[in-house]
Amino acid sequence: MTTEPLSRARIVAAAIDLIEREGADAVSMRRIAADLGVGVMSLYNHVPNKDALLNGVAEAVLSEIEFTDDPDAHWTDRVRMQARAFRQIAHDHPRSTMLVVSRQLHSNAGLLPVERALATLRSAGFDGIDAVRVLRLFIAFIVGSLLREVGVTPTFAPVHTKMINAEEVDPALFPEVSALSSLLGSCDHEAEFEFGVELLIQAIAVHPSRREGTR
Amino acid sequence: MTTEPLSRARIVAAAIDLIEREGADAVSMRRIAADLGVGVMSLYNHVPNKDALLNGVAEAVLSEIEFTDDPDAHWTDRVRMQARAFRQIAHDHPRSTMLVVSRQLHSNAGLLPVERALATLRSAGFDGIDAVRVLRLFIAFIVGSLLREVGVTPTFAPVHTKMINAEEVDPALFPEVSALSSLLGSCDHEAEFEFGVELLIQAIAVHPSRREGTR
DNA sequence: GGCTTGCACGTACGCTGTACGTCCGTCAAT
DNA sequence: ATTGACGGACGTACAGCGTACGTGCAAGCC
Repeated sequence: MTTEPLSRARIVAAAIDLIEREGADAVSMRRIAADLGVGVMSLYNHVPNKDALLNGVAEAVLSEIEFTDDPDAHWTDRVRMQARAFRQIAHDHPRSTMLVVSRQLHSNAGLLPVERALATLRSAGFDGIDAVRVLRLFIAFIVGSLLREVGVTPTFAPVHTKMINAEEVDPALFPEVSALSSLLGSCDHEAEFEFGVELLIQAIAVHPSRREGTR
Repeated sequence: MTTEPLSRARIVAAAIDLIEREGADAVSMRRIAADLGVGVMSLYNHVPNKDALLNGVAEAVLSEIEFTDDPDAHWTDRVRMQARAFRQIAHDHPRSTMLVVSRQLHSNAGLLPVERALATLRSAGFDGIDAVRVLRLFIAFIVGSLLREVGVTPTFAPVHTKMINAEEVDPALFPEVSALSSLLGSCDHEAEFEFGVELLIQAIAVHPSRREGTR
């Protein structure tokens, strides 16, 4: 049995595995080394430090986004698809996604999605300033959504425990919360996300800064 | 000099101070104890563990939100005000805000903003389901915005270092990013936030699920 | 007085990230 | 064939972490 030599890619892969299995808190250099059957300090031959390793994880996850962008499709469909593609990584790597959204990358790994999005928005009739504006709006919404979606349930199980316990809410103090506690307690993330995306698309479609008549 | 007795409130306050001064990474039980001039383990008489302490920090920050909600105002103004009030905590406690948004609370401390928001949306003509939907949309946007706003620059300095280095971007690979690099490199968070809020308000104002004619 | 209770504290254990030195296999130059 | 350089794997060591546990002291109650 020839043991494959250690490499940055293998280390990052082991880190992602560990994060998905036991959560980001379980990540330690010692633990990753143990999982790889390797000495702790050997990792430092391929990764400068833990922070860089986590950046590597974020890059790897981000670069897995699959864009099947069809330049001939209507721009609303392209936006929809890109938003969904972004959200898809939350399903493939739920716990690693927290790393991606809570850590901004200084590398170019996250640039491809930005490029695609800007091109789409430009083709939709926005000038540079507004394309960036709208992109940031979408990113804020998507990141916020993923944070709720992944943060609420580390296990990412389809059925969620309630975050609001109906019995503990005083109806006199919080009448609305109390009345809607069953709705607040459960959340169909998929539907919630689609609702937001459609509303945003609708909103920017009629936005005055967009030039009409473009694909 | 009579030293004021230790208390959960003093510990939480010291933690917030420390977070704002040196960042969340600097927080340790030992460090907080040292700042309070107290033994490490004395903290555990008032706080069960570090996680609960951080929850306390999040609660304290969240409960500082000032709502000057005028029930007679137009619902669009009320929504605007509440969104801004939420964002205001990011200016008062920038680094602690990261804790608030990246940690969901199981306590009732965060319930008052939810109650206010739901009441406003109900008065705007949304039924329960849609009020929750719209609230979640707003929360996602606000949380995502704050994450960018605070996460990008831990120091929260008014002027930001560029996240995208124009020279490092290959114009052939990323034409849009390259062309818009100056716009992408700087961000007027205030304007960006207002743009998003106005667009969202506009979008939900014309949403078909809203009953018209309400205040 | 005696007794309970609560709080401040010191010690100790098993973790963490990582700086540093060592050892060994490979390969180029002599 | 010998030597030397070099890169990678590794062990040790250190400072710092959260916190379980035991101890001692002061106040309140009988």
